[in-house]
Amino acid sequence: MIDIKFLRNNPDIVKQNIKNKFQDEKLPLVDEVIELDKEYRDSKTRAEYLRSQRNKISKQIGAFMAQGKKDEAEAAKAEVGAMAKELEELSAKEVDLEAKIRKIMLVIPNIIDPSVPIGKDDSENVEIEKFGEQYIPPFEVPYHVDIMEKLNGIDLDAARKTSGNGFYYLKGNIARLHSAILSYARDFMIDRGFTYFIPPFMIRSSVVEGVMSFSEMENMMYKIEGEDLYLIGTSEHSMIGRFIDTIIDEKDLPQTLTSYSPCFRKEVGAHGIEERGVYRIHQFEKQEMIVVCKPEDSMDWYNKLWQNSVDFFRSMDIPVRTLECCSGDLADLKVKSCDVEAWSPRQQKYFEVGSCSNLGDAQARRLGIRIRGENGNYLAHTLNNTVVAPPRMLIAFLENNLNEDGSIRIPKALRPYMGGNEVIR
RNA sequence: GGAGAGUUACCGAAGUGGUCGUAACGGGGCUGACUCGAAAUCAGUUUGCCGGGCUUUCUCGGCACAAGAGUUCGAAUCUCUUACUCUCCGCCA
Repeated sequence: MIDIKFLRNNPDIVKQNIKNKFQDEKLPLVDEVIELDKEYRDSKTRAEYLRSQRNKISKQIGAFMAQGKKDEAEAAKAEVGAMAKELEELSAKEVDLEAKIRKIMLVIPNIIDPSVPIGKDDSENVEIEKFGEQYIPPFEVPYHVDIMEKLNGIDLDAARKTSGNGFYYLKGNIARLHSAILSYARDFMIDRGFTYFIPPFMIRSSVVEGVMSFSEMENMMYKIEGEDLYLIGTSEHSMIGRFIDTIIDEKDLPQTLTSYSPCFRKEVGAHGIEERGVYRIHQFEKQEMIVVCKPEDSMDWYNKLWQNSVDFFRSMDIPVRTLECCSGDLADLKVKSCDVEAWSPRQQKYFEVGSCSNLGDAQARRLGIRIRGENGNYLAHTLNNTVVAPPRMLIAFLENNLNEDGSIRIPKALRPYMGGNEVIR
């Protein structure tokens, strides 16, 4: 959500930005919202004038009543009554226009960073940098479910029976590995100065509406029947939700938080859950990072955040690359974003394991997240990034650490969380 | 889940239809005085959002007393809905 004052003063920049994102159908909205904004401010000015008159006269009525001047009081009441109808109409108009303006402002995309490559969709995303050799073992790498089954580590049949497609039972060492990775990720981020959080796993509709668009909500969120609660799709929802309508002291910034949560997603829409395995599922767990900082610091934090993910994967010998989202693939709220992708020796390509985003002040404007500064209050910048999200991440882990006999090497960093074992078989 | 009490500024808290919203009173913070310095004391100051004018700190107005709706010329105050907090009871890892 961008500042309407900015849009008012720079309609051409906003339009060019829409073109850069290949959303030309939204171009007319810019002039439309300028028109509505003008109308809104005009009727607001008039309504506020009427209110100030009413307040003044009402005070006089009080004074008349106190002095027992009944006739004067009645005359003043009639005066207010005369403007009541116009004020009522203007108030309704104000509310209506405000809602219309907000609705449009919510779909006008955030101004992207000049460094963002221009492109139509995800096929035009740009590789930034590779980290680690693209490892190809001298034997065939089985499908990840087969690797897990051979280690007696997964039961998808039972999960389909109890819960349906898109769920899993992890067992034995694979389940332990799953927990070990999350525990390691937690400590990894704590060591880098982040504060560990376990947030609510359900949030109210008012928070859901704040943190995502209606279509995202329809496609992602599970609703609890008979309650005003939704299962979170990522801990970012509850972590950013806690800052709604708050003012943070400048001295308390930056807020660098790392949160654990299970994530629940309907995965309705383009992809759906067709694939066998644990790549796209209704339930997974994730260690996340959230940063709330001053505007001038957000690009530095953006670079630190994706670097954290890269370092984390490299510490487990998994080759990764960073892939920058092009303008057309960038969500409307984001200024800049990149995916961290892990190397799959089986498919001999990279696949997404995390996503790092700088939302600028757009999320903060939408949610009222402000900073108390020496010269007044201003909007914060917000960022988020994945540390790790198993079980999808296990695909990369197992494929890259597989031995020919089907056993799995445990990288040094993870051994303390795996009972000291160097290998699982 | 049942019964009762509550939600006002940075904190505590007064206000129960008008001259009571920067909002009594107490505390905290900040500024200044006293002091070699500190403490104590004294004085001043301390909400946020929106719109207009002026555009460097300026100024006028509107809105906000948990959130939303209603009654009224006028609502912190009366009515309804929702959320949360506390006390007691019940249930529970």
